[in-house]
Amino acid sequence: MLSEQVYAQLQGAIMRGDYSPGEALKPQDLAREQGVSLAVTREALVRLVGEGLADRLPNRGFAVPLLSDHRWQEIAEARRVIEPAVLRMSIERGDVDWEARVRAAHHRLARTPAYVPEEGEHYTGAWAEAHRVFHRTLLDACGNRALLETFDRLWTASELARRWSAHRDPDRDGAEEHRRLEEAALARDADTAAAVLVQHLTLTVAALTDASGQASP
Amino acid sequence: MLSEQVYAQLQGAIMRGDYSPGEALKPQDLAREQGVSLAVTREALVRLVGEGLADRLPNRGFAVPLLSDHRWQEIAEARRVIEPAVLRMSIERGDVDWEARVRAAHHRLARTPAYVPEEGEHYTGAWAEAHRVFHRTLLDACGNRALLETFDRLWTASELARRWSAHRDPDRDGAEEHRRLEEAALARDADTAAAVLVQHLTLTVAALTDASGQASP
DNA sequence: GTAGCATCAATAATCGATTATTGCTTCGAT
DNA sequence: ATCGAAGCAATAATCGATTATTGATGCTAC
Repeated sequence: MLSEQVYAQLQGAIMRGDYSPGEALKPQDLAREQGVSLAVTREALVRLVGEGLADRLPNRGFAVPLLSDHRWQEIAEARRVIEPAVLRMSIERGDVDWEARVRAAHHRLARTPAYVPEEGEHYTGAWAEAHRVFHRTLLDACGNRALLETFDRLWTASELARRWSAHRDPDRDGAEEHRRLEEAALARDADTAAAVLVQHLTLTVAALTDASGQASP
Repeated sequence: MLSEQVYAQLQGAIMRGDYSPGEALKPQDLAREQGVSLAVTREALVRLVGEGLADRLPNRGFAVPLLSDHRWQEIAEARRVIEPAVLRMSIERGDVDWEARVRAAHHRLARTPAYVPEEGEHYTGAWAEAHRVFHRTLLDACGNRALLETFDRLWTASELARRWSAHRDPDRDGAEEHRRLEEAALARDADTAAAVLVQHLTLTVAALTDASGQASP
């Protein structure tokens, strides 16, 4: 399906920061660039709006969302509310296969360089993906599709907001927090794991919104 | 915008149960019925898929979702995980205006008949809406759009699943639980409110999935 | 009688063109 | 010079028609 390809391409471009926040996404231009018809780009854009990756201004077309600092903090708070609870369920229910996948995901994350000189000031695409997979894997033994879909949605919004947050903090990748998270999860220590996760989320949002922008290990 | 109207119409029809689960949603038929072009119905259907109110079968078109009993229980579990936490925040942060809106929403819910003979075996549209507004109002003082959007999404999925659940239980409308919920919320008793909410959600899913189908006050 | 292939009708996906709306620009009046 | 209204260019929204896929039907070969 053509619209699927266009959707994937656009999603990647927006998440990668190829467009600035607020920038118009003109169906005609996109159609010409990708060599497809208006209907196809239109469908992709409508889907993007549904996922929160584009805004729709009635009769004024589509645009990359403008994320306020406030919105970013709301998303972070939502994650602090939901993810620890899901993590507890996951730790409760996970089997050996899950443990193995957590180890694998953490290993990949720890060994993937977060920043490389030539890719600008942001972390690499490979690290972003490894980061997502690690957090997703931690939760996915909860076995509840509705909760995991909620996680996916919040993660996407979170990454988009983070991409454009005022204060980028290249020194912070939370490696130590990830290590403690893996450790607590595999030890089935739900209290510690939940606490570390809350701290991780709190520090991340703090590093990206505070004027001080404190670095962390 | 035309697609908006078509979307609203379709959403209503699906939630109302005008189509059976699994039934195909043919763009051509819908376009003819509503007197619009294919592009318009197509856009509405794509949006519906995004909201989980329609399934998309690649190259086989759109259809009303088939909800398994398992899926329904997952959604209910997700609500039990998320909503009590949001309710606590709402109780913590709500002001007098919120208290007034909770009272108003509960009053409307309590005074709206849940069932009328002529509207078939299901509760009325007016009651369903009053029910949604009451639960939504309880939570909305949390002030977090991301969390409220999550609630909206889960509520929609929940109502759709409930509509087609195997065991409908016309005697159960949870009036007493709603009363206790209102009482605890206004008394700012977060622990009690959260406990009542969990019980309310648990009883609802139990009444609709158990073969026994026990009625409750 | 059955298995497998070819044909066909239904419809999903896509396209190019048309209509309607918006914000900007320009022109005129005060 | 500035404010306001009319015209204009850009583009969003919509449409009708075309192409591609699918699942079903019926035919043929064994």
